Amino acid sequence: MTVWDRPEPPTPPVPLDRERIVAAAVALADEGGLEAVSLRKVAARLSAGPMRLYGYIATKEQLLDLMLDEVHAEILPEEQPGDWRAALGALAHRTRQAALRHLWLADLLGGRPTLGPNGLAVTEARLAALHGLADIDTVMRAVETVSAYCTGAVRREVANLRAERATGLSKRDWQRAHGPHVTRMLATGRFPALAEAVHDGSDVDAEASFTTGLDWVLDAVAAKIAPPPV
Amino acid sequence: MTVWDRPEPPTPPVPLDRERIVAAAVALADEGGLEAVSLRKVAARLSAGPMRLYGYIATKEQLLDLMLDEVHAEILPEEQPGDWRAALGALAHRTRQAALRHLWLADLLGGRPTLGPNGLAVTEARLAALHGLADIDTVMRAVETVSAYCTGAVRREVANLRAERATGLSKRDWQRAHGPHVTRMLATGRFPALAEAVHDGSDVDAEASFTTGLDWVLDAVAAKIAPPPV
DNA sequence: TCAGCGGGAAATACAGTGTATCGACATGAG
DNA sequence: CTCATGTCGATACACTGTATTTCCCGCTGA
Repeated sequence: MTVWDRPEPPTPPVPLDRERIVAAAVALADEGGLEAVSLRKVAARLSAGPMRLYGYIATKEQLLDLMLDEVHAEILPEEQPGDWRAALGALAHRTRQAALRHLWLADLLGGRPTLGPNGLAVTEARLAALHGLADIDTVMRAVETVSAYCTGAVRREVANLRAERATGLSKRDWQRAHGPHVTRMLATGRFPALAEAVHDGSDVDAEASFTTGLDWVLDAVAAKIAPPPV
Repeated sequence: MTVWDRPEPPTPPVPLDRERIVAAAVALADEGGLEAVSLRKVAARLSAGPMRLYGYIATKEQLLDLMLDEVHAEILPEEQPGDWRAALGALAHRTRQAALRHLWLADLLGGRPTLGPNGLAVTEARLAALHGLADIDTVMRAVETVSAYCTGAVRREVANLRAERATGLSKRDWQRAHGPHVTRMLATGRFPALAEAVHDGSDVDAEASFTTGLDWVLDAVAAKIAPPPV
């Protein structure tokens, strides 16, 4: 048998590690959303068989955990401002920006405890921002409140953004797209306040809305950690 | 052929409507979480074939929309208190309670626009609570902020609750279950504030925590709709 | 140098999913 | 009685997460 007849030896399997797996999964999710992440596709992107992944993760849930922790690395600012308010605000804004880069983050935010190294680091940063400004319990309550707002606001924004994109139209046209239904509902007169809001409310952009609400919540925190001198 | 040989005529299909379908889906989700909801199982519970459902819904997503709207009916109080603060607080608390009755609600909250009749009614109630107390845009911002907090807080609470249940243990034992990991992480010294919080923080029950944060957010709203006389 | 073997990767298998398509049957019209 | 219609169930398909089996490559011992 000549060399030409001899088949190429099978390519040895590419080495794998958690990092590469998570990167592939994140890329997939960035392109097609969380539902585009399947173990088969992740493995395929790494030129591996599906079952190979089970050497690194025990279940798909764990892969999601790793993905969530991965993007938490993007949330941590390189250096933390000394001002607690700026620090908490920056963390919230960076969370929002991370979610706009990785829309699927909105699906995971708040959905599972963030116990990975980056998740813990973000929590640490939040707590550290307020450290010493009030007793521990107040600080914890404050961090939880700001985080909860952040989670909820980001989720709503992404949900609306997806709804707009699903109709493939601009924001103005959106209410016309869902108009047949919403308009009819509003016309029933059962939702007067809502009708007024839709009719008379000015549409502020999402970032401004997020910032406004965030400021309010931070105001509330400020009032608690430094009660006004009576 | 005798009567005895003749088979019973096939039972005519039970009549179906959206209401029954949604009820079956909700029951399934209550028992086994959202992942237990499959079109086949929903249909089976109604003694129908899976494809039968497609006469009433176009896609599984729509079924989830209907389920979400269904539980929003439980959130609406029978009568709304006149006090805006009590009204918004009641809506938030009822949302939380609904989520504790239907844990899967936490998975859907904030994840999609709530355009069904009950969802709109809840939004209407929120807006109505503040109607006239400030300009429309401020009212909208306030409602969005409170809702965002509510969504985030409920999601976090349910996520923690599930994590506890997954280990099958009480809250105290939980940190011992995840201890091997978390404890090791805290021991690295990279998370001093977090370590202090875990060590010195008193564990308040979830409802109190929710209420505290909610009160802070409502305080913030109060400050905006009735600015302190200068 | 060869036999056996151990381990890791791949292939196969399985139960289940959402949904498209097809076939049959019951019912109403002519 | 016959035929059309439209609704429902069965079937089909591509895909999922994961368990199990198979296979092959490189190593070790003789």
